[in-house]
Amino acid sequence: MRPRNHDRLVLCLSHSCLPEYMAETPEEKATTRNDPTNELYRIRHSCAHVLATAILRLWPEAQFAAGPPVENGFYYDLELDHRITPEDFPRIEEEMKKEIKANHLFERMVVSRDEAIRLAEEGRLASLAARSVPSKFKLDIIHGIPADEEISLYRNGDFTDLCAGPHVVRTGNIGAFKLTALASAYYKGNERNPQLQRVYGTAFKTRRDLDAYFAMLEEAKKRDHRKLGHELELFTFDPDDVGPGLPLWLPRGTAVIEELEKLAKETEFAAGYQRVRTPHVAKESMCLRSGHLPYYKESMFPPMQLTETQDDPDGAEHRYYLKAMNCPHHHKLYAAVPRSYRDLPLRLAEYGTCYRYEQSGELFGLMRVRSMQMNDAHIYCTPEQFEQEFTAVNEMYVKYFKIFGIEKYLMRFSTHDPNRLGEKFVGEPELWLQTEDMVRRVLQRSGIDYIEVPNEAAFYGPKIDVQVWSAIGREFTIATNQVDFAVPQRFGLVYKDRENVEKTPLCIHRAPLGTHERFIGFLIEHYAGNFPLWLNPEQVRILPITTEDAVVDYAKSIHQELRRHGVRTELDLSADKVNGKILRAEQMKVHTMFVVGRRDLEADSISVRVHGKGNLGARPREAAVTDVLTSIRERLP
RNA sequence: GCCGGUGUAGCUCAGUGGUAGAGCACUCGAUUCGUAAUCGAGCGGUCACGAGUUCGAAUCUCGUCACCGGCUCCA
Repeated sequence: MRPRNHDRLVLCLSHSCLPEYMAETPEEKATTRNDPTNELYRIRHSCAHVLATAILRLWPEAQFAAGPPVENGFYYDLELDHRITPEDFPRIEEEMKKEIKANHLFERMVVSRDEAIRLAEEGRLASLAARSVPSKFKLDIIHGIPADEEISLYRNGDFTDLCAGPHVVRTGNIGAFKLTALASAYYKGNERNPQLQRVYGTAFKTRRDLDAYFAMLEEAKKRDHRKLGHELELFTFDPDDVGPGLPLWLPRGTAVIEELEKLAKETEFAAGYQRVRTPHVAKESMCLRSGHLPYYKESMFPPMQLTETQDDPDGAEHRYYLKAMNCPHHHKLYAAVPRSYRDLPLRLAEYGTCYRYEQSGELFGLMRVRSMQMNDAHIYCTPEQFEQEFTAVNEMYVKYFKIFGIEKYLMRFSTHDPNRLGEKFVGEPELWLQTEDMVRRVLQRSGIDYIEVPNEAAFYGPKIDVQVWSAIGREFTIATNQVDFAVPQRFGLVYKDRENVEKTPLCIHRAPLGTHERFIGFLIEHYAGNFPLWLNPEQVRILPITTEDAVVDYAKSIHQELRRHGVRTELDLSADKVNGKILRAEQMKVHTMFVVGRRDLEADSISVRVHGKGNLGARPREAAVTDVLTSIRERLP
C-alpha cells in the first residue's frame, strides 16, 4: 500500500523537543511506516503476515487485501463472513505465537506476472493452500502493478503472500506483539468499494518496548483534549439539545479564547489589518456566486427556507444559508467602496463564526466540529504586492509559533494538476503557474520547511496547510493559507490602477491561528492542560490559610488589586484546610497560587506556589504582584 | 455517511431477569488549620430514547440517537 501524501512529508523534518516518554519521534514513525530498511518496519510488516497466517488457521476461507505496517504497528484488511470480535483476539494471538515459535524463514520468490496471476486464481495467495476460490483482492492488486515492476512473493511456513517485502529473516525475529483494535475500511480506501474488516496490531523488538508503547498511550490519554477540556471546565457538548459537534464554551474556556483574540487583534493591528464584522447567514444567491453551493454543498447546513412569493416560486430569494466561510462576506465589504490601487493592500480581519455540516462520523472533540470561529482575514492586493504580503503572513505564523513554543511545523504547499484544469481547478493555466511560482519563491526565500503536494490545491488557487505536532505526537492541520485568483473575479472585485484601468485584485485567505476550536484543542494537548500564565483560564488563586478576619481581608485586598489589573484571579474562601485548597487549585491547573496566612499579613508578603513547581516561598507582596503582571504582559511561556 | 464497540447520579464505576449502589463532586453543620484530601449528615438516577418478550426488564430482542475506535472527508 502506498503511503498517503502526508505520511511522506514528515521525512524531511528536523525534529526537536519531544517528551521522553514518547516512544518514537514523528520522523522515526515516518521511517517505521515508509522505510523498508527500518527494522521496526520489517518486524511489523512480518507480523502482519503472521496475523494473516493465524487467521487462516482459524478461518481458511478469509480473503486478504492489504496488510502494511503503519505509524504505530500494522494492520491487515480481510473479507470474512465471521465477524471478528475482541473475544477472538486470544485465539488469534495463540496461533500467531505458534507461528513465531516455529521460527519459519521468510522466503522471497520472484515470479512472472502470469505465474502470479495463476497462483491468485488458484486462491494460492494470502492463503495456506490452494483454494476453490481465487484470491480476488490479490488478483486485483497484481493487475495494478506496473508492467516493469518485479512481482515478488513471500512465504513463511505454509503461508504465501503477494508482497514487495522486505521482511525479517525468520518469524522468530518478531519480538513482542499484540492485537489492538478492530475497524472496518473500504478496499483501497474508496467509499464505493466493499468494506473489509481491519485487524490492527502492533509489534516491537522487545517486550519492554511494547510495554513502553502502551505506557505512552496511557500518558497520551491523560492529555487528550476531550478529557482535559471536561476536567478543566473549558468546554462542553450537549448533543441531545444543542446538537452534535456544537461546542459550548464554559467561562474558563472562554478566557482562553479571549486571550487568543487579544493576541490576534494586537498582532493584526500592528500589521495593518482592519477589523470587520459580518452576519452568520447569507442568501442562496451569494453562495452560488462564491461557488460554495456547487462545490461545498455537502458540508453546508441545509438552507433556512422562509416565505415563497409569486415572483419567486421556488423560494430561492428567501433561502438563507449559514456561512461555511467568511470570504464571500468580506468580498462584499471590498466591493462596498470603490477601490484604488492606493487602497491596496486591503487587509480585512474577523474572528468569524462559520458552520459546516461535517458528517457525523467525522466529528472529533474540538478538532472537528460543526460551528467554529476562524482567525480569518482576507488580504486584497496587486500582483506586485503579493510576495511581500505573503511573506508577512508567513512571518506572522512564525511569530505565533514562537509564543506557543511550537518548535516544529511544516508548511504543505498544495498545487494544481494541469490535467484537471476546468474540472477540479479553475481553468486559468497561466494564473496557476504564476501564483504557484510566487508562493514557491516566498517559501524558499523564508527558509521554512515545506513540501510541495500536487493536485491538492483549492479550486480557486494554490494553498498552504500548516502541520504541527502536539506534545503526544498527534499531527494537526492547524491553519491554512490560500491564494485566490478566481473568486474575486466572480464577485467582480476591481481596483483602478495607475492608468485608471480596472483590475482584479489577488486575494490571500489566511488563518494563522486556525479556528478557536481546533487551535485550543491543540493547545490543550500541547500544554497537557498546563497553560502558561497569560493564557491560563485562572491565572492566580488566592488561598487564605485561616478564615480569621484580618487574614481574609488581606487576601481580599490582594484579590482586588489583581482584578484591577485585569488578572483572572479567584479567592478560595471555602472551609477546606490549606492542603485541600492547594489540591483543588492544582487539579484545575491554576497557574499561580498565592497562599496567605498570619505570617504573610504581618510581613506584607505572599507565599507563592506555581503549578508544577511547588512552593516557591515568600515574596514581598509588591514583587509577587509585579512578577505576575510582567509574565502576563510579556506572554512568557 | 459506512463498519465495529459503548451508553447506570455532575464525574469514575459496580450491579446480567425479582425493592437502583459506592467513592468523589454538590448542600448543610462542625472544624481555624502554613503547601496535594478535616469530620459528620443530607441531596441526587424515567438505568440514552422508543417499541417488544416476560407475572416482572438497567439486565433479553428490535429500532432510534449520541459518544468512542476506524474508513471517507477536513480548519
